[in-house]
Amino acid sequence: MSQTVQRALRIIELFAERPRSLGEIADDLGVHKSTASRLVQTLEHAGFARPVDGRYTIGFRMVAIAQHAVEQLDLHPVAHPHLVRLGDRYGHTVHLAQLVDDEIVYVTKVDGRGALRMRSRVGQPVDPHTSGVGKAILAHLDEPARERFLGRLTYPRHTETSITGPAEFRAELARIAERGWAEDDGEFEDFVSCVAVPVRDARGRVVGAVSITALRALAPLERLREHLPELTATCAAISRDLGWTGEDRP
Amino acid sequence: MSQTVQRALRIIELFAERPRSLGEIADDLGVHKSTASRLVQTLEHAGFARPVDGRYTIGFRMVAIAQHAVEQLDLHPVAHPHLVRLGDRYGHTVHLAQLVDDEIVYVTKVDGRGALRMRSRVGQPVDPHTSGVGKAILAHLDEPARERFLGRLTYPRHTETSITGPAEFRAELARIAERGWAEDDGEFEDFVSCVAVPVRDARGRVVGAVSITALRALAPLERLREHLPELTATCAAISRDLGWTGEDRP
DNA sequence: GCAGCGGTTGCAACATATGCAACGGAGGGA
DNA sequence: TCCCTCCGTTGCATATGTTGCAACCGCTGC
Repeated sequence: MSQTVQRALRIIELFAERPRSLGEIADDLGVHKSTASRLVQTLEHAGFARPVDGRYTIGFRMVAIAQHAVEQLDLHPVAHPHLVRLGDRYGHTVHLAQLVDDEIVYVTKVDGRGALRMRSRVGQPVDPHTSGVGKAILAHLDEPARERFLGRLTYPRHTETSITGPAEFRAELARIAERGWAEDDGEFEDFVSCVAVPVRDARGRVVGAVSITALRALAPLERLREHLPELTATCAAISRDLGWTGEDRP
Repeated sequence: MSQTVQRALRIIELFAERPRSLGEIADDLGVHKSTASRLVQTLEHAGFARPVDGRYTIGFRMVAIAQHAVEQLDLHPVAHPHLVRLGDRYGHTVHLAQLVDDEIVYVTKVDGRGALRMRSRVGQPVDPHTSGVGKAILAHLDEPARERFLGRLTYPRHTETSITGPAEFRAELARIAERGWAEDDGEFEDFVSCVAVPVRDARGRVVGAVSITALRALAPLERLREHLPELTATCAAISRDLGWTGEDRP
């Protein structure tokens, strides 16, 4: 592994938080200012960094590439128009999460009409035990894959209603698997709740999930549940576009 | 400038196009397979690369960071809710472009309801002479900054209606400056047109522009023009949120 | 005027990235 | 079954490329 590249990537990580001066960067890396300077120059040259009022921050080349990468994900192009329509219909925030290897990642986010925005972010890994999409996916996953996930979970508590242990979580997953949809009742953020439904690929395997999220004050869980038929229809339409005929053939 | 880092960033550029095998990467860089391997390992370790069916591609850490970077841009958080409402209203695609240094960059994109998506991409630099947002910004920019842009333009022709020379472009900008809004009549892509209006900051300086884009077949320019009052109101609202009182104080 | 911050550059020293060759594993054909 | 190719990884000697140093420029504020 390349030390130089590690340092350069570390600089990008620093930029993610906020713009940085060379001095800060050098301090953080534990290298000389000149070394930091040369690394930043390289990043800047490639469009991965740019100067902004006396500091440096992330360049747009990196943003454009990342955007491109998201659009390459198999679920994204198929699901996107469906999600826009869904978000449009109720004005709530719509998320699409995709199962990628041993991770669940937000792939699309259609913001709701309200002034507030959810803290989620495309590219961000999902915490399975406190998110609707995470639960919807895990509940409908095949046994071994689910166990791999469960083995890695640590159940950090975010709010009053957070699930905090494996037994409780397994019970919840069983419930979800039975009824076909998941919900999040303020388990990650006190003031938001959501409902989520899984998406299947041509082989009937769960590959992702779509959720409708809203402020509890604006639309409590009972209200969100009313959108379940629509949400389920949307997921069915996506699955159909992916080639699913309705039968599992694993 | 660091050769090693340059190579690593080059690898990321390769990933942007499509997933790559180690062999391809090594060939492209002109280095030994083992060297490429170690670079990719470093990228993977930091979440900037990930394996996908026998190849490598961009990792999600990079996507999440890029997303974060966009949200740091000053215009984004202020403008976003307005844009969602605007997109919601007509179901057309809405773009926000921001002036950053000597570049105009797409900062937000709210996709329309149709199945087709525009080729634009957040983080992508705008071609000023063939885009509504580019023209709207340039037309309302102060003299020296505008001249800096004009000096760099090469006027590549994209379609029949593309503007192809400085004289023609200056005339168009003058027209736009007078009436306060710009349009793109299939000048970048044959089948899409748009209208655009500039956004001003607290000092009355142009800092960006918002456009409504649609397929010509779906909504020809005459129809889009009908949305100008709404678009202008949206831009005024954003400018107000940025602290603009209505008077220029340069 | 000077001190403190921002960043850059030339140079010598050596840490580190490099290419090589050998290896293990996964397919595909004969 | 064997052989072949393509995938990627690893240990090692080499020398290339990176590093820290110190000097430097330019700006701001005292």
